[in-house]
Amino acid sequence: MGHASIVAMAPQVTDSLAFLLSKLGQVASERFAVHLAPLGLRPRHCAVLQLLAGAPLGQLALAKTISVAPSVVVDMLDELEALGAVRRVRDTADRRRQVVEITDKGRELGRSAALAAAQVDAELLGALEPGREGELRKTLTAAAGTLGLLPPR
Amino acid sequence: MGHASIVAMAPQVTDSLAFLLSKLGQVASERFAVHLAPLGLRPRHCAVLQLLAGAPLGQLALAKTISVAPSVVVDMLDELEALGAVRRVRDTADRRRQVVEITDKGRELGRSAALAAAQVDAELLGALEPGREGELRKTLTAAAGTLGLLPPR
DNA sequence: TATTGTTATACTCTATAACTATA
DNA sequence: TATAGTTATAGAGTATAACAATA
Repeated sequence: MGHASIVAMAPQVTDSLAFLLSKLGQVASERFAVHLAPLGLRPRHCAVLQLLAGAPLGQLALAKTISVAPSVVVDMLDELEALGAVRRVRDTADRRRQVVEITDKGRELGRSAALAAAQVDAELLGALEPGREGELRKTLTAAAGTLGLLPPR
Repeated sequence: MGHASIVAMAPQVTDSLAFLLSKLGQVASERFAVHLAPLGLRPRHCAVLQLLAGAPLGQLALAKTISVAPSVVVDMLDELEALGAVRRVRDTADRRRQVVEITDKGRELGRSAALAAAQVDAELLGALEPGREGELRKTLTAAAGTLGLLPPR
């Protein structure tokens, strides 16, 4: 007889965390998008609103912080500006820069988005034992943090 | 003082399970894709291989079971057939149907894919307390099952 | 007329590269 | 010449709808 394996390996692909996270992640985004649509928001806008709620930021700094291409930031800001959620302010000292500020409307949208996210959480885990949710959140937060997926607090 | 909330709500979008699952799911797929590439496989092929390992299936039944469009099934099967992983056999009783069978090569690829998935799991959770993994797998499996994301065992 | 599988097309999301205006 | 932001283009992935063969 050989050594017992130290880690529990998934015998099938569908038992792996990689597969489960992929599938659940896809469903989570889709449902989140549905709940955000009435607000005029898309999932990718949320990290921007949350980040700007902390402090104004230039577009390139923003792009780097949330790990998306600068061209995507332009697009997202066009949309958020159309909603009145953010303002682009030309930097008088360096006229190439646009400093992006959140508005009161933007803060309100951020709070509504958090409520929408909570509703999705309930949908995803409604059938689960209630006690598990906090623990799951903790574990996933730790994993996401380690992988550098979370904006700085 | 009001009632205490029964569920723990995430105060910020990035604390929500919806957000965490979306992000982790995206990373999981990307890394899984990287590990599968040398095998000529993509993540979406895996559920097909696993399903066919159980029993042969017509294409439409296959599409319905894994919840993808029939046109996507055509594409996936073209790729899997090119790898020698599956065979399309014309049904002699109903010549419209193609019955899809897995080959020995396909079974072998399925096993390799499971190993690749295990490697990704280790990457995603390497920094976590080891004990958490089994529990996380259990919780995610339950959630995925409830949402109908898992092929029948 | 309905069903199986296929093809053609379009849509979403993102990334890459070329461009402008400032520095 | 380098940088901030923008625009144009292309890629991956999926879904929708029109189509051919068979029932």
